[in-house]
Amino acid sequence: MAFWLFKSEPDAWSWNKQKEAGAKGTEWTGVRNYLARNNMRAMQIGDKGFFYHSNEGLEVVGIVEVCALVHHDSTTDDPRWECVDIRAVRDVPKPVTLKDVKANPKLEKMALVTSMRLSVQPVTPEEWEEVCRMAGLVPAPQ
DNA sequence: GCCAACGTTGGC
DNA sequence: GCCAACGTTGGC
Repeated sequence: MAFWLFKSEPDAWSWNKQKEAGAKGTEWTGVRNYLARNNMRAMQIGDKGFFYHSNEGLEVVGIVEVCALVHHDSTTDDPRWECVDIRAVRDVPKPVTLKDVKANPKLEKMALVTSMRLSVQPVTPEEWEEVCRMAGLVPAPQ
């Protein structure tokens, strides 16, 4: 079981839309970055992730779960690009802002801080615990 | 809207 | 294979 963080601009694809997609989930399309794609290749069914709003909000707003292994991204003909499917699991009681993350010394190595532009990021179990705690989710979903 | 960071492209 | 130019991302 591994943990991840998925970034989305709410204008393009918001947490509300993700929730409306329901238990079936949706393809996480549009990733055109090798590192982000490789992260998706490493995902297993049931892996959990944070859903993060970039540009507007700048906060972790929900918990998602990987519900389909990596497959070709249907929004492009380019065979290099792949995606997983994710589904919304739940809202977080208290969104965790980028500011909160940056202010927490335990999270100074988090990819959200160190690899600002990476849209699909790995999250360590320690970071997962800490962000869940800050979000009012205790115990952290596994 | 600006601009820094950084990933990608393409000429050599 | 290097590296400059360019485009995109995303915080502010």
